[in-house]
Amino acid sequence: MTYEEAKAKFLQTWGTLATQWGINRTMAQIHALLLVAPEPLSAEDVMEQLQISRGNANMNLRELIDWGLIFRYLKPGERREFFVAEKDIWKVARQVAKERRRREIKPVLEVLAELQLADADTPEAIEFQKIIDGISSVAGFADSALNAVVRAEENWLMGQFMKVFK
Amino acid sequence: MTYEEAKAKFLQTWGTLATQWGINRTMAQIHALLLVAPEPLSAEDVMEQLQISRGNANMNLRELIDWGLIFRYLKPGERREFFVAEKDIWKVARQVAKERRRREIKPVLEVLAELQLADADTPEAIEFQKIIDGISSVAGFADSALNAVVRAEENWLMGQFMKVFK
DNA sequence: CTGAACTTTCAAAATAAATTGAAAGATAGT
DNA sequence: ACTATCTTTCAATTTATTTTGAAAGTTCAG
Repeated sequence: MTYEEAKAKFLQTWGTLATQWGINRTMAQIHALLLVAPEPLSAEDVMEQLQISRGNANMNLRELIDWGLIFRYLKPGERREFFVAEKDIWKVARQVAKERRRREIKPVLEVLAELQLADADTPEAIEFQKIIDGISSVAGFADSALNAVVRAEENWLMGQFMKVFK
Repeated sequence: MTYEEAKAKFLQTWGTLATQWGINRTMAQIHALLLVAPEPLSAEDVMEQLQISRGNANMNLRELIDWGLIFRYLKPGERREFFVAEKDIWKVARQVAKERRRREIKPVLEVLAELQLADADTPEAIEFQKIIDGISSVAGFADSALNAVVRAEENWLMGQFMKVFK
């Protein structure tokens, strides 16, 4: 496989996978493109290489910045802005863990806490409470685990996991 | 909050959350419904309670069975089939980990292995290889972690995590 | 201040995903 | 074998998401 073929396959595969995870295909492809780009790319570059419109490129670049996965980069003497991706994949993983925790786990925990206030006075209500309690403990666990990933140094994390999960 | 209100909110919230995770809203709602149902439900019950069509109910019930999250249940003397959800939420979590590993991580690892065969003879190709290597190590880590969850007993898992990730 | 270069917005269009419901397919009792 | 009951399929429809592109907005050099 040549480099060109491999790159094309990577962009394609990453985009497809993303959709399974509830992530927009184009956003994933832009991220992949910037990940493997040796130089910062302009919006124009991204539009051209992925054959997408200006609006689409702009929207998804902004979204990636929101996620903390790419950064604006100003070339001296250039008017337009360029973009670079965080290349340290462990940092990327930690950033994703951090954002998913903030955006997804936190709201779940809040709703679960509300639901635990319901009166448990009938058999159905008691059954319901048991399920909510169970979900709460799993969600709390997920929150701790993600938080650990967020806080971890790469080597520490790998080391701990290898110890426990060999 | 009454039990009815809490249940309605749970079904609604679960369905909404699911879409963020690339899971179909109705599938999540059916799962939630069966989770909190004290008795096995028929397809008819599900259609009625969630106000969905027969085809939709059938399709998503089958999908949930594929995921190993619910089971067919035959009432003695009854012609039609009923459905029950696995109520042990830690088992559910392990089952989800198992399926996501099989369906999502495995294929990623395969593609990455292919991409690592590409020649790294130009500066771009070398950059590309570094990124692919990084992704491979993170993916391998994710695979190990999920596998650990799959194999773990609830108490063991909690214990280990509390030790490491307090 | 003006205009060129670039970025952002957003309503409309295109695409993708989920849902319906009627028809076809099973299955079991008689 | 017939029929009533229940399940599955799938083409058509509906709904949700993504993408486009032209217009508006911004910024900066001159």
